[in-house]
Amino acid sequence: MTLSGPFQPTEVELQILRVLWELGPSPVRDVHARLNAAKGTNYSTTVKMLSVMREKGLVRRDESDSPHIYRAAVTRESAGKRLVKDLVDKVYDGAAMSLVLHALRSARATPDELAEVRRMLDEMDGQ
Amino acid sequence: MTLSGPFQPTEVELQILRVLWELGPSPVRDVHARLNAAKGTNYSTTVKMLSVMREKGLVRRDESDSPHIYRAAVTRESAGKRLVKDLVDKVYDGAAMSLVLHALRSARATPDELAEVRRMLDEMDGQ
DNA sequence: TTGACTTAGCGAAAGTCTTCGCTAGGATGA
DNA sequence: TCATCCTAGCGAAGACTTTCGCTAAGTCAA
Repeated sequence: MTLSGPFQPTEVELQILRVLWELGPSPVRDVHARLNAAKGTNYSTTVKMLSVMREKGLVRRDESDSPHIYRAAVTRESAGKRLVKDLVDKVYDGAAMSLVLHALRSARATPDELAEVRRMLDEMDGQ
Repeated sequence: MTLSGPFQPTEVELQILRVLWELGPSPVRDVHARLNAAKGTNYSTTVKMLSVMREKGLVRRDESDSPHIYRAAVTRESAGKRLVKDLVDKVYDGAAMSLVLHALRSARATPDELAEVRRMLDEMDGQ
């Protein structure tokens, strides 16, 4: 499996990535605090998951400091992009617009956000 | 687990649902033909998966005809809706608009589809 | 009836994901 | 030094998903 391979993060892995995306580079302790709060995860489990994720290339760690510091090796954008593509393929048979409409329908968007979507539409029209 | 419970179809289950959404109510044979073509699945496996899905309430079957006829018990829309919500929660922390933008970016939309998105935006503005 | 073929189902194996017990090293303060 | 606490890791258990071998019932034609 190459580094840029089709690594779909699993459920818990995604949960951990989210914590790292939000907190930025963090020691196990901080990641664990979140997981434990969310679902009573054991410290060992958090360590193990991070180690599994490291093998998969989903996170990296800096060992120069004593409590090692973990950081996400994939951005929220790239993970999201892949998951969206996957969802579109798996459920909508490639019809991304169906998903857009569903998502819009379920979104409670601010005027600013709506404006941005419009901007994007205009761009797409232009081409 | 209630009937309307949070049943996230698994990978293969989704694959089967897609076949049923596309073909409509079908005997195992037809579902299997697709799975087998896609990934060499054994007939027994298809039968088993359908039976598992039946227990989970993801498909129903009509036994009045001799080859039993299976049909999806969830619509593409409802499954999609749930998966979108899930994705939004898990990756975008509830910011559905981020997903919309991602999906738009990866979509190759027809003018008609773009128009529909606009219509939808107008509606949302109105409220 | 017999043989060939299709359909159905069970149970267990294989695979993957998640969890945690147990062990141990390193740091800190008494 | 010793006890305590924090950090790290391994390996195995447990849970869930997916696969398939084997069995058997039903259909149909020779």
